[in-house]
Amino acid sequence: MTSIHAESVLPEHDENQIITERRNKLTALRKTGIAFPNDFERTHLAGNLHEEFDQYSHDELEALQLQVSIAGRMMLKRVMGKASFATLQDMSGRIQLFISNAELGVEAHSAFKHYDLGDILGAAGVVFKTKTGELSVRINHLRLLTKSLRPLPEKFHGLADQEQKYRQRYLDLITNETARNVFMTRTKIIQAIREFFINEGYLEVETPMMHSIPGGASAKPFETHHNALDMQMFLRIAPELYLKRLVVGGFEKVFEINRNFRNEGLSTRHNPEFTMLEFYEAYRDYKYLMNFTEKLLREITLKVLGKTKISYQGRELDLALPFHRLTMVQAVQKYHPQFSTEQLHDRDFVLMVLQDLKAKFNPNDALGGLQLSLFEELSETLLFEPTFIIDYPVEVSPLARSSDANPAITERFELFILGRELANGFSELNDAEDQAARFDAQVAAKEAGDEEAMFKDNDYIRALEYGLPPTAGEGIGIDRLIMMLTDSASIRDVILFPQMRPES
RNA sequence: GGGUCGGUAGCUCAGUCGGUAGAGCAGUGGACUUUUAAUCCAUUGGUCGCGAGUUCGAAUCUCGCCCGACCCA
Repeated sequence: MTSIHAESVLPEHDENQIITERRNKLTALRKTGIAFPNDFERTHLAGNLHEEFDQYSHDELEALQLQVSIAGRMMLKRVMGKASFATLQDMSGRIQLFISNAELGVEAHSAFKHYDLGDILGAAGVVFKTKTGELSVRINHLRLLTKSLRPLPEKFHGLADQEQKYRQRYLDLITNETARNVFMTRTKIIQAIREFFINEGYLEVETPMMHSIPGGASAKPFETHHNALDMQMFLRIAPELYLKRLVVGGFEKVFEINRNFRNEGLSTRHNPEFTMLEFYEAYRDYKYLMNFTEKLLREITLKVLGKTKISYQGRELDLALPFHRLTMVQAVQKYHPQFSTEQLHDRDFVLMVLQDLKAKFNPNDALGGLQLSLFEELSETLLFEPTFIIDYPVEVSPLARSSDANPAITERFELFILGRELANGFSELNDAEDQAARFDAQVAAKEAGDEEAMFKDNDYIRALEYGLPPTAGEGIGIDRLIMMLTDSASIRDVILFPQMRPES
């Protein structure tokens, strides 16, 4: 399986009568002139026209006699002999065209009757209102700009087949307004995040996507190869170590919004490439980050949705309310009050409970690791309201600063919303010697069989040796945030082209 | 990896007990000058996901495979 997958088995073999018919129309077009003209100039978008003129009366519009030109894909067509209606769709919405022998002429109107749904048209005419009050354009010039050879999905139901929606997203976007809205909201969310950080005085940066040593997270990387250098490379699993190098370099507040790649399975919450926001700020700690994260999520939600109350899969949530903060042990007790604090700090007891639950865990873990397994088993998916979980054990947090009060735990939190991890932040470990020792422990774990354990990155250690100021850093999963704000059940509904098996 | 459900015309979907393929939309021809998923008349269009098997006969039953959705690990 080293050959590149042959993507295009399609055309020619699935020709049908409709496509043949349309090809014949295109052939005729080629004979009469330029079949794909590109000199049409539009003056208005459909949305502009509605915004400006929906409130005008029929008579006011007749007095204006406003000539406009519009372009878009023909989505609906109603021919009634000497006059026709059509609906054009552009990026901003839809506008109705009125086409008649009287205004456009018999010849052009006859040609229009042979245009197909899906064709791209350029049209010009006068804005008016029909007797039922719909804003329309009475067309006096009409051109076919691009012939569409393939029939669109059914005009009323749209595209229903999930697989086809993902594989042929353009069809989903043409026919489903909800899909268009989700992706327009996605763009707005990312823009709002960018503005937020810029307003906070952060510098947006880009760090490598191709790493010679994958780092910054516990995950299996994708491997690739650089020919000229003849070296193995990895698609990044996180930008973390590069962003902290920048803090060493004096960029004290940096953020990056970009793709990470993790060589894992696919699910409604996992895509192998996903978008991550990471940000670092010097002279801050993880407590500051928790407050900052609340502010960030609140402002973004308000800006994009115009409110802080959201509804997700039938459940309500108000991001204006303070987020909960629980230690891992408290989070277990929240849903299982039968366990005492003493019991949950007894390694043998926790081990026994995990065994009884048949949970996934590593029996060699110290207390902290076992508590984490118990939390994941019993509470994680129940944390619907925003909840910061703190007191992560040091052995699963190799890049986080240890707590001064208890060296077994770190100054780290994860934020859970809708029963899912949304963010992960901590006071950064800036003790180069401690970091080197933590890397060595990771390498030992890798040698013992942990495929997700980290590599030792000596250049990163060297950077820390020059001095990383006390810094706090965090990563937020952007796709999951977008799922939350667009009420999407699957990550595939918020990624334009989600990873799919090749079509056979 | 396991379980459940699904794949039938370009699209949305029916298809009973195994009896030889249906509707709407789209297309084509016709009627129609303010329609709104326009309407009316006529009409074209099928590798029933793929491959075996059972059977006189398979969209339908059995087995295997492919693709997808959801749940679980």
